[in-house]
Amino acid sequence: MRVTKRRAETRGRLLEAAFRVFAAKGYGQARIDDVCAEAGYTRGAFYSNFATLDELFFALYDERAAIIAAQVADALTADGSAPIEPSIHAVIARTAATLLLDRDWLLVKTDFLLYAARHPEVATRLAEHRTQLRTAIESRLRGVQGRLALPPGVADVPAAAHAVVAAYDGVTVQLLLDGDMPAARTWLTQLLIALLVR
Amino acid sequence: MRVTKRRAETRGRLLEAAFRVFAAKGYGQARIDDVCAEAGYTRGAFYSNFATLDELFFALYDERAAIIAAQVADALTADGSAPIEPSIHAVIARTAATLLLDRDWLLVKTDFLLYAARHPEVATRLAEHRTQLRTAIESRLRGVQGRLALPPGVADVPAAAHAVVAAYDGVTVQLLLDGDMPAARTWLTQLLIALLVR
DNA sequence: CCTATCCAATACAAAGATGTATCCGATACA
DNA sequence: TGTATCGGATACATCTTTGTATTGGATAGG
Repeated sequence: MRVTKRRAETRGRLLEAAFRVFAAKGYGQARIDDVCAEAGYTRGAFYSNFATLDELFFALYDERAAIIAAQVADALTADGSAPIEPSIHAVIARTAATLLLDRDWLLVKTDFLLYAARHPEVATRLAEHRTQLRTAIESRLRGVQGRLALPPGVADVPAAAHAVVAAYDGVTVQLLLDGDMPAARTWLTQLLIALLVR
Repeated sequence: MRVTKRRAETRGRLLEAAFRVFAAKGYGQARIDDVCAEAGYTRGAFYSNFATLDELFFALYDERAAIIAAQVADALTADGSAPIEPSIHAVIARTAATLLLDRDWLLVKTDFLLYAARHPEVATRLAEHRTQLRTAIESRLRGVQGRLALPPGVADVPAAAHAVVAAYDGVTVQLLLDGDMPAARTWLTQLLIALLVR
């Protein structure tokens, strides 16, 4: 097949547009036409690149999830200005700042969560993404394991990573409701302190 | 107006049916016809009781949220077999068991959360419900305040109640994904222990 | 520069969903 | 029991959304 550059560009623009539309209206209210209009195309472009809106939704989620996972892993493992022994509080603050970036992404991600909750065959994708995230967090936690003093109820590093994700999810809900990103960050920081240092 | 019993019954059945439909398909995919069919009516019954699907959605949420709030408040304040000084662990186990009851409700509630996140004027309802919940938890925590040893990061009882809700929300996400209710309960219990007892 | 192929636009058909106007059976009240 | 009103069913008109078939301009390879 003589496939191409123009194609890749329109596909990319459709994905970007879809992100904005899904964030604004929700997957359930988004129409194919909405995405095309937002991207500056007609439906012809859509049907030339995707079969259904689900297909686009999945593609969008996979793409963004991979990017986010890489960002988080990067931010957590490679410390920019690595002091030999970073303080636990520094690590926690950094984790909180890295996890909570973009409210729009949280909106789309939660929509996807609900989709997965209702379609078990799709849930595996989301589970994989979460595993990636936990793994990145685990390896970061091991880096400060010596200074870590886990509370009762949090047995080991994997459990601690799991707890970090739970706190992240919990704070996400509040952030979705009130939209107060700074508050969410400090609140997540406090929760992580409570969960990781005794 | 000469209003009636039949009316109240069909309205009630429509609400029950809507709960099942919303839980199964999600608000975004639910059609008026779906609800009517599930309830055993035609669209005539619907339009005689509601103007739009949103209206029904809101009514449903308000009704259920009130019920849940009452249940939680009840279970947390009035200890059935009140030993004079309930252990903290007993209180925590009870809290975890009370909060995590019905996965379908979590599905509908999360749909409503997303709706609220995108319609600020609706967000207040959800915020109120959450405040009720926090209040009930706070008063329960004060009951065992003497034995409470809050960790760093959780300053006082209100903060502790806030943390409980965050843990609840965090565990909810995992439960939505894997559907494992017992695991969710024990995990929430462990998180609460970590957050409430030093 | 020419041309074969690709890709998005357009037009059209069909299905899906909504809202309203009307009808008839049910029900409360005398 | 009679009857006025209520409430849900039915039928219809309309709007929305989707999917497909076709067209014509764009683009890469020769």
